[in-house]
Amino acid sequence: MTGKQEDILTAALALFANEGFAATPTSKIAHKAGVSEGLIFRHFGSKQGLLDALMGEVNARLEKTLAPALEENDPKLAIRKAIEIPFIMEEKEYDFWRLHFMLKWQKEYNNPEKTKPLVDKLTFCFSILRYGNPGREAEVLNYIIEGVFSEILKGNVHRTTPLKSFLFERYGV
Amino acid sequence: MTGKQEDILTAALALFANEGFAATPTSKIAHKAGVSEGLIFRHFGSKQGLLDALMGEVNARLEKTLAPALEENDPKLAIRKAIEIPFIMEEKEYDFWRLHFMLKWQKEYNNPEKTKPLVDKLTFCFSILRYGNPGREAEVLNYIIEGVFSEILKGNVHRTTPLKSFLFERYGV
DNA sequence: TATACTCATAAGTAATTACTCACTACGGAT
DNA sequence: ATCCGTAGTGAGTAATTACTTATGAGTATA
Repeated sequence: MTGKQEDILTAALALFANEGFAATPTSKIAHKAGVSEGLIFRHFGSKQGLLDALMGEVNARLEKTLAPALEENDPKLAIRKAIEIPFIMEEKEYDFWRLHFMLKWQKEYNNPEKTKPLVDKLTFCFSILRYGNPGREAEVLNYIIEGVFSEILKGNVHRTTPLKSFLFERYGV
Repeated sequence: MTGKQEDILTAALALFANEGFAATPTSKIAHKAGVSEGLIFRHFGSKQGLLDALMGEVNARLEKTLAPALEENDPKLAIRKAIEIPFIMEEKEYDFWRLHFMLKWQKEYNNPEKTKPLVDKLTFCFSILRYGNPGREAEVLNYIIEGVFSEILKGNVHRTTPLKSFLFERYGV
């Protein structure tokens, strides 16, 4: 991975995540990255190839982000770590997540399997904690987590919102 | 509003909601609507003007959809009607809502004021019902409602999911 | 009948698009 | 020194894009 390859990826991520994939011309990416337009195609083959490279990184980060909750054995702590997810992402990662959520509305990228491990884990936690309907409970908590995530990314709520403590108390974790 | 104007709006809605605004050429809209491309510009001025016309309709539907919950005086019933929102939309409206949610990721269309009346109403309901933190409670329920809404639109869960009853019980409404 | 106005089209046009290609620069292995 | 593969450029190119314009068809009004 050369320096210019990184520059292209960085520029493309910022533009795709904020203007949209189709709305971003490769010429603009090249200009922002400070490279010739041809270099994009030498390294990534096509505009689509560039997006694919970015999505690979997005998926890797998603897995890494879910890992702490998935690997925690204590059910209460696992739920706590799941709730924490939207609050611990760093601002420099925002564009990755924006791309992730934007693309979920494009059917070729909408893949519920990606977050299924988390829902399964939460289901398991809730069942241990004797919740009446662990599956639904997990589904609902997942909606909450994704909602908080989205609103932070859209800039509508701040990362430091007291919402986290509220959710901890609400679930007794 | 002539028949062909309607045809253009219908075709544009279907394409914008499923392929995206920037990814949809006006030529494709015209072909799908069975009209000449020029007619789009005669009636709507520009491609952007066509989107604006659709968004006007989207916002009108949003208001109409929230109305039952906002106008209900009994707090428990109001919460119930809020929860019902994602489950009562008709399938022929899906594209309107897909467009609504997709465009929320484009900053020029992201307007949290749109759903604020619902959050305010829910806050009021929860405070009457003596919830400890009505504001947070309302915010969280709003995330759940939007989450369910989105997943139904993406086709990941079916409108007839038993989730509705679960939420009714969960909130005792 | 003549005028005028709206609806509609087909054939443009200038700009932009994703992508290609011929070429240079350069570092390392032979 | 020569060869070779990779990084990089800049000037293309064919297709597509949003939008325009000249023109006509239909209808209503004077």
